[in-house]
Amino acid sequence: MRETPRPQDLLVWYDRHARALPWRVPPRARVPGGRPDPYRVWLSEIMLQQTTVAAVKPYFEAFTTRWPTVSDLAAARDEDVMAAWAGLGYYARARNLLKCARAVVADHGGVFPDTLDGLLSLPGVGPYTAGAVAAIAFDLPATVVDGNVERVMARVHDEHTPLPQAKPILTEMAAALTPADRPGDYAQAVMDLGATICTPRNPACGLCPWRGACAAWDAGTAVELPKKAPKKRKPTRLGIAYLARRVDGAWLLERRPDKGLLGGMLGWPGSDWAEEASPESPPIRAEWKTLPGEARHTFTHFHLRLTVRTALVPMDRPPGRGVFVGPEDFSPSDLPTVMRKAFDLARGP
DNA sequence: TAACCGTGGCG
DNA sequence: TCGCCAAGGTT
Repeated sequence: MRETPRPQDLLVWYDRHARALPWRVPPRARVPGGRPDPYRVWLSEIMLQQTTVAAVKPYFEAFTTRWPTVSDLAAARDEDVMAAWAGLGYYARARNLLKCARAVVADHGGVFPDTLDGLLSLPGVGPYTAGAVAAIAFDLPATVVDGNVERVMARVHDEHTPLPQAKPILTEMAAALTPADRPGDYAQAVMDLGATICTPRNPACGLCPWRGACAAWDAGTAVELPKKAPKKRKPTRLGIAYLARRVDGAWLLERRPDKGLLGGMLGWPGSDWAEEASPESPPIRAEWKTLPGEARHTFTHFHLRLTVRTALVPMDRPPGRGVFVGPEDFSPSDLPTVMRKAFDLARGP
């Protein structure tokens, strides 16, 4: 008879193998009762939503250096935060980040709430993030279910129900294992296990502290779990981006509306992105030249092939759309990746 | 409920 | 080249 997974075994493993991360206070370096700063925990968890640790690290460093506290962030200008987030993706996270920071200051005296419900009420904080902050920052026995935990639970219990249907089952399994002792370390331990041992491909079962309790190990099914519902194929959309440079070096840019794709981000004026080519709609009268090639980019649910057109315009000509931004106030790093690709194409190799 | 919402790395 | 995948939330 197989043993059941013991949280203690995972904590022993974690005490030795915990990853060193900029937002983490390692278990051995922590004074008794000492906890990491809830602001840093929250910020890291928002950034880590659907995003790799490697991608997050430089953004986390930049944000915490520039805005060391939640009050600093709450006082920031919207456009500065959006520019600092540019390239990280899922820009609703950045808009909600500011809303949340301002709510913490306005409604909670600049201190993060220390209850699950209080955290859940904050913008951009859902069940996972609320549980993670509750556990990691406040050591509350919250159950934390992310992609790692789903994978670990599916394997430990050899659960073949496909996601997302299996989510409630896997959540129940995770809740049944969550210990009253060191819940914050435990939450991070399961996620570290999923990130370093119980990986999607080529899991290192030989190194796993839970191998003796793993039903998928016994059944030889670990690599094929968790099962997932088949994905839909992405359609391809076409569009045109207009890059106008004024003779003084200013670029014609446009702030995108808060809702929808790339909401709140800076971008080039352009056509709609649709499956069929859109009619011509330059933002300013000029001699437009179409660049050879195109900017290709894949979003969550479609591929984009963007034709880039450029023009040089005189000082005295007003644009029909957008605003000219001088070199002092614009860096290509302020742009979401698709817009930066268009810029790179225009600037040349 | 299911669609929407980014990006970069990897095999 | 391409699909998969990563510490999900909102509507």
